[in-house]
This record gives sequence, structure tokens and C-alpha cells, in this order.
Amino acid sequence: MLDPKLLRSDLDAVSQQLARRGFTLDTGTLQTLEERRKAIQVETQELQAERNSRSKGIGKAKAAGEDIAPLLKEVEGLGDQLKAKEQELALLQDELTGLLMGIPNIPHESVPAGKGEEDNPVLRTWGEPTAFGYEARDHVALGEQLGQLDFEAASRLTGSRFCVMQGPLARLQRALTQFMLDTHTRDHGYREVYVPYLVNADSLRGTGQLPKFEEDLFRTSGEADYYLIPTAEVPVTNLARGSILEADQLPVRYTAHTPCFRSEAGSYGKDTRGMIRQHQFEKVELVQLVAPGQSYDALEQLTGHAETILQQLQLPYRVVTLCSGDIGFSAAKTYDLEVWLPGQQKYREISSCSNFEAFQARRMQARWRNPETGKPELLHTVNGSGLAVGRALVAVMENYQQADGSIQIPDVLKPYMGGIEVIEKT
RNA sequence: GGAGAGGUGGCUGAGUGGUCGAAAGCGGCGGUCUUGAAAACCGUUGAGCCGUAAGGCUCCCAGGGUUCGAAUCCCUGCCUCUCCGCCA
Repeated sequence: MLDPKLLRSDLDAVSQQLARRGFTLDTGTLQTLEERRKAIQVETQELQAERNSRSKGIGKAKAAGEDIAPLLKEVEGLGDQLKAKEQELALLQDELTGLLMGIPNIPHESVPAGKGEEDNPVLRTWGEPTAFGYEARDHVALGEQLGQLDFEAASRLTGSRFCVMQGPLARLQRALTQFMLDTHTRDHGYREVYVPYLVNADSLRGTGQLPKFEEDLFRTSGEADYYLIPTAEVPVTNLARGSILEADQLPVRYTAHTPCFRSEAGSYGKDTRGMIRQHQFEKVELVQLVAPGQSYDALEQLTGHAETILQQLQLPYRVVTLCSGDIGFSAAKTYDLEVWLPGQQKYREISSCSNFEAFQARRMQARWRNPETGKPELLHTVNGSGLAVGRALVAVMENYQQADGSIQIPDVLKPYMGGIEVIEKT
């Protein structure tokens, strides 16, 4: 959520900045609602003040043993009048916050202009696309040939966009997960957390998935109204919801491994082959809660932490800066890491690292106590995948494939593979 | 699943219809004393909204209700704890 004060004081400037990302702000409606809200709020508060002082007077009179009947007569009707105003105000406020909750974040000034994915500039490239003396197979061919990756079984068990893995390949995914968690906790100073995979609507509002993107989520149908998490960002960032952190606790760095569930509504026909786009996938997430002055440094740092994983796995990748037209709803700035996939002869997103500034913190009321002012102020939140495990598995399979269809184990994963150095048909 | 007890400020905890945003203690901050520290003593110490300010308003788990007036009474929900049952 944007700062309502900013919207009041600088509506046109906000509107212009949002136009960069292709969002049209309905300034007229906003202004009208805001004016009405203010008028009604003042009236309501005046009535409340009157009720309070009258009631206090009645209390005193009663204590003094006076007859309060005439005083009661005076306040007749005041209650109803107040109730009506309060209801009017509540309605207006609901409408206003509803509108506010649907406004995306303002892109940072350093975010390049652009309309969509094709306008994202490449910031840097690491490694060279892996060369093979033959036409590289994709992970589907590799995995099925090895007899360790099965989409048919998954569609029988559930439906499309799921997979079953077996044997060393299943273990390889676990190895990737362990390696990532170990690296982030040991080398990068993150604290590992285990969190629920089902969350309530408040959490999703906090990080910005609700109210706008309900159709992307799986929702439970039982008595409890819960959602399957689309990313660990939701439960992990919401750990700070409604709390005030002390300055010496910052920065807070969390990492978590969770499955992620996405309905992928609207992506019919996209990436239908393989495990690039699944309803369920594993991800290791990095989250930082930082003082506002630190968030852009933290973004660079966190992006570097995610890159470390790719480098240690010796996977070629590049970093792109999302342009103003491609950036996500809650983010002020985002870097995507794209890994080289020989099977597609393309770079594909494997991590997305964003600074949300105070956008999520305001929705969550996640604050810190600024020692300079002594007052609670909003935190900044930064997060990124470190990395998407499913896609990392795809990348390892495709980049480490050998002519005979076997897959070598990257050196850094060998300690996690129990002596397996090459995945072969078993 | 059955029975019961609760949810109050950073923490412990008092408050069961009126001047209560809320006693007391702890913790925090500032000071006195001290070479320094501790102890003791004094003061101070929740969050948000409107307002230049004075001041006003809201918040005692959440949402409804009763009342001139609700932290306090009633209803619903959520959460926590205890006992029994069941269970990974």
C-alpha cells in the first residue's frame, strides 16, 4: 500500500509515477472519496466528543446525587445520529482502503522504462551457454529416459502440471535444497525458519497477493478459510506483521524452504512441457527486514546471495532489471536471475529479487523503532528466491547432461548425494 | 471430539458500568549520588488519526449488540491454557 499521506499531498506526482508501469490511477474518484471521508470524519469526531463530555457530565451529576433525567432528555437522539455517522464513515473508509489496496507500488527511479519483458535490460552475464557436441536434450527427455521423472503418473494422481520423481533424481532435488539452505545459513547469515504452508487472508493481504490476485491461489474449501502459499515470502515476511522491532535486531535475514502452490490461471498453453511451470514446486526463499536507508543495499546483497548458488553450481546465467512495465505489483525494483537452459536454448527465470520498500510493511504494520526519533516507523522488506529448486533441478539436468543421457552431479552437491557421482538409468 | 478457565501497555498483572488509555511491579530512557559500576532515590516511558497549535478522536483479541456512558454486561468468531478421549 502506498502512503495515504503521499496520495493526499501529491496525488498528481504519484499518478505520473504509476503511469510508468502502465497503471492508470483514478485520481478523480480518489479525491472525491478523500474529501468526503475527511468531512464525515470531522463530523463524526465532533459528535463523539459531544457524547463523551455529556456522558461524563451525567456521571458526575449522578455521583453528586442530582436528578439526571433532564440531562438524559438532552442527549436523546444523539446516539442514533452518531451511529449513522459512524456507519457512513466506516463505509467510506472501506471503499477508500479497498481502492488503496489495489494500487501498485511506485517504481524506483532507477527502474528502466519499458512496456514488457522484452524491454528488460541485461545487467550482467555470468558464464557461457553450455556447449554440447550434439543437440542438447531437455529435462523431460532426460528424466523420462532415466526412468526417474514421470508426468503421466502425476496426472493420474492429480492432474496436469504436477510431476513424480524417483530415485537419484528425487534425491538431487533434496540435495539442491540442502545445499542452498546450508549456504545461506552458513555463509550469508540467514536464519532458517520453518513456516506453515497454509496461510490466512490477512497474510496474503500483507504481502500484496490479495485482494488483487486471488485467482492465482489455491484456497481450501473446508471450514477454515486458508490459502496454500504461492511462495514462502508470504508466511516468512508476515512473521513481522504487527510488530515493532528494535534497531539492534536489524537487519533480520530469514531463509526458508517450502513447497509453493500456484493455480497458474491464465497461463494455459504456456510452458506445458516439463517442470518449468507446475502447480507445486519447491523453493528456497530469502527475506530481509531492514531499516529504510538500507533496503537498496540489501537488494544488491540478497541478489548476490542468490547468484552465489548459481555460480557454485557452475550454471551460466544473466541478471536482468525488470523494466517499469514488467515489474510486479508490490515491488519498487526487481532483478530477475535467468539461468541458461540448453534444452530450450534460452535463459529462463530462476530467481526474482525485489525491494518492496515500505509497501508490504505498511499493509502488515511491520515496524522498527528508529533510535533517532524514538518512534516506530515502517520497515522495508526485501526478498528473493535463493533459488527456485525445481527450476534449479531442470538447469542442472540440462547443463550437466552427457552424450549417453546420464547426468553428472555438480561438485558442490556431491556431499549431499551419498556417493552418487553420475545419475544413470537404474 | 467432550468439559472447564482465560485473552488488558515491551513483560507480569490489577481493574467487573462513569473523571480509566488504564493501578502496581519489572524492563527501557533521563537524572541525583559515585573515581567508575552496582544499589538506592527522583523523574519519565503504548500505538494511530485530524490539527500550525491548543486540543479533539480511536484502540484493553476481532466483529456485532445493550446503554446517556463499556476494558467492565450480552452474542458470534479467533486464539491460548487445563483435564478427559484420540492421534503422527
